[in-house]
Order: sequence, then C-alpha cells, then structure tokens
Amino acid sequence: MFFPLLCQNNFELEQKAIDTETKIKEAARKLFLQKGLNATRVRDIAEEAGINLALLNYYFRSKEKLFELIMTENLGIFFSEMKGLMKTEKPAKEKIREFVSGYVDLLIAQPELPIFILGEIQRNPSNFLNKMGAGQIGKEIRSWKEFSGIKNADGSPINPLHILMNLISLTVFPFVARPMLLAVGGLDNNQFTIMMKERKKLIPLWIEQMLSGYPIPGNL
Amino acid sequence: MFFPLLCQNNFELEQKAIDTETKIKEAARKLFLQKGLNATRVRDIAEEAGINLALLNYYFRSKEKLFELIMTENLGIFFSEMKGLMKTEKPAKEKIREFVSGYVDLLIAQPELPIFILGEIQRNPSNFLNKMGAGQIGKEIRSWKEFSGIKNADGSPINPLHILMNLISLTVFPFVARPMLLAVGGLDNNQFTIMMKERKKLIPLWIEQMLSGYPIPGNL
DNA sequence: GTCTATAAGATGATAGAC
DNA sequence: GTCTATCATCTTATAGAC
Repeated sequence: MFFPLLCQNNFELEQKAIDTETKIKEAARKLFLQKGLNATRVRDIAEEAGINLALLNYYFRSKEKLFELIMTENLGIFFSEMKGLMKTEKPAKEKIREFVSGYVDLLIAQPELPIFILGEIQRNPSNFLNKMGAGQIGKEIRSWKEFSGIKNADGSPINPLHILMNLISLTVFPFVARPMLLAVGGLDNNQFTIMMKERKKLIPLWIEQMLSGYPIPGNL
Repeated sequence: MFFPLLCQNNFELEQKAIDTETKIKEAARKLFLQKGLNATRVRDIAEEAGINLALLNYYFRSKEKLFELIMTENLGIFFSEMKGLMKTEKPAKEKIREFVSGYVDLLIAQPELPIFILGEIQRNPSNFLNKMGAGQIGKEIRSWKEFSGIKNADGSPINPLHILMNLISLTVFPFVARPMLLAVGGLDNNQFTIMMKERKKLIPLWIEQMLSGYPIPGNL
C-alpha cells in the first residue's frame, strides 16, 4: 500500500542523483580536457555543472578521485580503437583503413582528447602503465607482424615499428597540432574537418605508397 | 682612486646577479616543461635553482611573468627551424631533408618541448597568435608552393597543406607520443633515439614516395 | 642582492542545517 | 541529496632586516 509512494520517492531521488552525478562528471570532463588537472578549480566544475561545490565531494570524495575516474575513461576511449583493431583478423589493408577512419571520427568529435592524454602520460608515465597495461597493448601491437620483413626504398630492412609510428602520426598528429594548424594554415574549423575526412582515404594510400615497389607482406 | 674598488664591487654584484637570474630561469624552464604552469610551484623553482624564494620575485616580478618569458623563448626555439627553412631558396628536396634533420636533433635534445608548446597553444590559442605572429608564419608556409599542383594516387588534386602536415606529423609526433611509444613499443631511451635518427633518412624518402609516379613539381 | 617572516588571497574539503 | 558557512592548508608575493 505504501510501496508505490516509497518506490516513486526512491526513484525520484535516484534519478536526481544520477543526473547530478552525470552533470558533475560531464562538467569535469570538459574542463579537465580543456585546462588539465591543476588549472581546473573545483569551483569552476561546480559552476559549469550548475550545482553546489559541496556536492562534488559528496559524489566523488575528492577532486583527485574525480580526475582519476575521468582520466581512466578517456584513456579507454582513446585506446579502444587501437585495441579493437589488434584483435580482429582482417587483412592489413582493411585494418589500416578502419584504424584511420575510426580515429578521425573520434577526434573530430573530441579534438582535445589526444593532447590531454599524451600530456598526462608525459607528466605521469607510471600511472599510465598501471592503468592501461601498456605492456599488454605493446605485445598485441608488436604481434602485428604484417609489416615485418619489409624493406626500405634503398633495399635496407626497416623496423616495422616505423610504419606503425607513421600510421599513428599521420592520423593523430593533425589533431594534436590543430590550434597551430588552424592559425598557421589559415583554416577555419570547417575546412579543417573537411581535410581530416579527406585523410581517411589519403592515409591508407600514402602508407601503401611508402611501401610500394618493394616486397609487400601479407595482403597489403 | 675609489673607482677600482667600486667597479670591482659592481662587477661582482652584477656577476652574481646574472648567475642567479640564469639559475632561476633554467630551473623554471625545466619544471615548466615537465609539469606545466599550474603544477609548478615557485617554491619548487627556488629549490631547484638553489636560491631563496623571494629572489624569484626580485628578478622576475611574478611567476606569470617568468612563465611568459620562458614560453616565448620556447616558442622561438620550436619555430626557428620552421621559419629559417621558409626563408631559404634551396630546392624542396633539400628543404625537407634539413627540416627533418634539424627537428630530430632539436627534439632528441628536448623531447618535452613539443607537447609543452602544443598543450600551451591549445590552452591559450590567442596568446600564441599574438606572440608568434602566426599569420606571418602561415603566409610564408603557404607560399611554399613546391607542392601545389600535385596529384593524389588516383589522379585527383591534393591540398598541398596535406603534404606539409605529413612532413610535420612524421617528424614531430613520435616525440609527442614518446612516453607512450616507449611503453607500447617496448623500447628504451637509446633504442628510441636510434629510431629517430633513422627517420632523418627515412622521412624524406617516404615523402618522396608518397608523391612518386605523379607529376612532381619543382626539383623534388 | 639575499634572506626571514609574514601578509593576502585562493583552494580543496567538510560540518551541520534543511 | 542539497545547500551555506567555514576551516585548514597551500601559494604567491612583499616588507623589511642584513
């Protein structure tokens, strides 16, 4: 008899709780990505979320805990594409295409992500190693042997890690340098996005051309 | 009669002043590069420099002024290579070779520089625009017309800015992602440095290959 | 020029009322 | 769950002695 009311009450409370918690997390994510851990004030997060300062500690214990949470989530987002790719059994050419396409879409939506991640790894490498099991990723990546045995243009053997570096560099760096490229390249946001979408087709082409005319392994 | 004594006194004082000022600047540069503006405490700088906290304000008025100074210097270092290159009249092939070689040497010596610069530009783009005259650099870079008119592998025309992006990406990104690559690639510092030196030869080769078989402009 | 001591303000966190 | 008020600490900057 009283249950319906109680249930509704609990439901309402819980809904509110979830909303507030989410609001705080989203506000924190936005500000942390933009300004980093130390430049972000808990007061700014509270204001951005439209809630009271004290609620931040109520839900997340401390600024550091909140940051750790968001950092872990962002690391997951940033590396999920890479990890997913390693596990599949597609031909190299297809893997490259999907890698580039996936990251370009991700980074168009979240252009601030890579520099945040990379900066944080630089500041605190051990934290990254622990959180990500970088060793595990490394093993998977290095087991990506399609490129082993390839040769350079002058016939000398080439470390396959170079090709992997090239793939990531060509895909991710324009976003890391986006504000610089906008200024230096004289582009606006739309033009930049268009160029990045162009690169979905271009980068696989370039990678192939880097290796063209020489013994190409697998089905590349 | 009294001048010699006075002079010596002044000289000694001035020598000390220069030394202390330099010590502070170098300590600040190290810490700012490593941890950024907000995570660096003036106390840490003073300790790192082996001087008293109050001297920092004596010489540089404030932490912000000191940071601005160092930021400007670092921006100059980071872009000098690029600017110098634009002004010379060498053939494109030679320009590319020098660009890569110059940056690899610079970044081996100062691996933390690019992420510091790029992070700071992201946090504060307008500041960068003012300090660097990015418009001016942009004009010079876009006037680098060797690549205009080039075509992509399928015959379609290609924005020459893509090639410039590729050149910078392939050269600079491995340093931006260095801590990640060390972990994921299973490399130590020495191996990483060796690979970067290899890239001095490889990147110009790759760029050339990207464009090979198609109408190559100028003397590339 | 260099130091000690301290002011002035910002910041993260919490107690306690509702 | 949410708010106001407040604490404890840290941080930058400066005054004033040497």
